[in-house]
Amino acid sequence: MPRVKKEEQVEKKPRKKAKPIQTVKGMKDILPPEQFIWDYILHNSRKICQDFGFGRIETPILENTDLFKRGVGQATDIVEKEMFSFETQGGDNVTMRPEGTAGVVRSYIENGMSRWSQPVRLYYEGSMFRYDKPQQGRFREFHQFGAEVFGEEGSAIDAQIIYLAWKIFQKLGLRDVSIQINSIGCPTCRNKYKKLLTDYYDMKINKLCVDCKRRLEKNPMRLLDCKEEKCLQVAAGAPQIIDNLCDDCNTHFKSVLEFLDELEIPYVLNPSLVRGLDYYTRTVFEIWADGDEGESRQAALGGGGRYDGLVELLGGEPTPAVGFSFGVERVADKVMKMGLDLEPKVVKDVFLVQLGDMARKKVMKIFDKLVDNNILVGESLGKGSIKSQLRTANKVRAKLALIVGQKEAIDGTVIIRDMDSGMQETVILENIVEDVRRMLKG
RNA sequence: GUGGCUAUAGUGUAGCGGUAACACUAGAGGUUGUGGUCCUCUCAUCCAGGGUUCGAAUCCCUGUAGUCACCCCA
Repeated sequence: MPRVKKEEQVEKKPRKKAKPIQTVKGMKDILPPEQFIWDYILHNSRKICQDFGFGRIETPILENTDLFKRGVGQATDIVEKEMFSFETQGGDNVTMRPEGTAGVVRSYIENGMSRWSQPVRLYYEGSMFRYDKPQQGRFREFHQFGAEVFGEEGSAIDAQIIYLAWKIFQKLGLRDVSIQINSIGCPTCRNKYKKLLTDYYDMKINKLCVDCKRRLEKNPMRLLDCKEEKCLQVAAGAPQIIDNLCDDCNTHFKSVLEFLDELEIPYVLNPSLVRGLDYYTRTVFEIWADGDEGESRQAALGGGGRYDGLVELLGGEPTPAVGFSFGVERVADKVMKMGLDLEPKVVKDVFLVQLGDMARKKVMKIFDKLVDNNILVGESLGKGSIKSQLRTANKVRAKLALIVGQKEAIDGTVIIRDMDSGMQETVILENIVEDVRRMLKG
C-alpha cells in the first residue's frame, strides 16, 4: 500500500500552485474563534443601549464625500489623508465612511428626526474605513459601536452618555480602563484660548521639537500632548483650556463632573485631551486601556463628546448632540487579554455514527428529527470507519452516540451508546427522540 | 506618510551557507462494526521575485505582508 501512495505523490509534484490572493492591506478576516468574542461584545452593548432607550440605526457605508469634508473637518488628518474616496461611474464623489457620527447626523436631518420626540437616541455598529498605516489594533477597515443623543443641551445627557459607555465597559468585564475627560469649550471660548495658547508658545518657539513647530501653525491644541521631553516642560506651564472657558461652558462642564461624581463614575481630568475631529464642543472624553506592563499606553478604546454645532453645520436646525463610540477590534483585543473564559465549548447531546450508504440515509433523517426537537446533534457523514467517527464524537464531547449500521438500518433500530459509561442499548427508530431524551436525563 | 525590526507546516518554535527539526493540532491506520490513554504513518522546499555561490531557509536587492516607534486615531 505505501508504495502506491508514494508513486501518486511523485506524480502530483509538478503541479504548479496558482498565486494565492491576500486580503487588501489593512483588512482582516474575523474567524469563528474571534466571532465568539465579538458576539459577546456586541450583544452586551446592544442590550445596554436598548435598556437606555436607544434605537438602532444603520446608515450606508458610502456617503457623499462632502459630508465628511464638512462634518469631520477639512483640516483634520482623517479628511486630509485617510479617506477611501472615489468617483462612481456616474460621476458622484463618494467616500467610505471614516467614522459613524456624520452619517447618523445626515440621517437625522434627512429623515426629519427633529420632529420626533426629543431627545432622539440612536446606536449603531459597523465598518469604518481609514487609509492609515496598519498596526496592531489599527486597521483600514475597523468596526465601531457607537451611540448618539440629539436634541438635549443639558449636562445630564453628557453624563448619561459617559455613564452608558462606562456601563458597557463594566458589563464586558474590562476593569483596568479609565475615563479621560476634558472640555474644549464652545467655538467662542476655544478660539480665545487658542490665541492665548499660540501667544504663549510663540514666545517659547525655540524650545520646541520640529513636530511642535508645525503643530503651532496647524493645530495648536495638539501641542499639549506632545511626548518630547522639552515640549512637555513647555506644556507644563501653558495655559489650560479649563481655566479659560466662558461662563456657560464652565458651568456646563462643572455640572457634568458633578453628575459623574453622583453616579460614582471614576474619571481623570485631562486638560490636554483633544479629539481629532473638528465637530466637538464642550465635553470630550476617551476611554483608555491602562495597559499594565509594556503595553502601548495610548491605546484609546473609544471616545466621544458633545457636538452642538454639527447638525446645523450639515444643514439641519441647530440641534445639540452628544455621542460616543468604541473600536470593536480594540475592545476585543482587551477582552482577549483579560483571559475571560469565553471559549466556545462544543458540547453535543448526541453524535450520529453511520456505517454504509443505507445507514447514512437513515442517519440524515434522524439528524433532521433530532434538530427539530432542539437536541444538539453532531455528525461526520463524510467519514467511514466507526472508529474515526467515535473519535470525533469524543472530541466534540458528545454525551450519546447513536450508531446505525447495516443491520440496524434494515431492522429499523438504533444503538444508543452512553459516551461516559460505555453502556449501550438498542432501541426502535420510531421512538428515537423519546429514547434520546430519556438517556440524556439519566 | 517617515524610520527600525520580522517573515520556516494550521499554530508555536529550531535550523545561522551544504539540500528542513520539534511540540501541539489535523488526517489515515494499529486485522473482523465502537471512542477518550498508547503506538505508527501522512501534511512545509522555508512569503514572492531576482541576485551572489559549486551549493542558500540561512548572504544581498526588490516587492508584499506583519510588527514597533513617530504622525494620528478607534
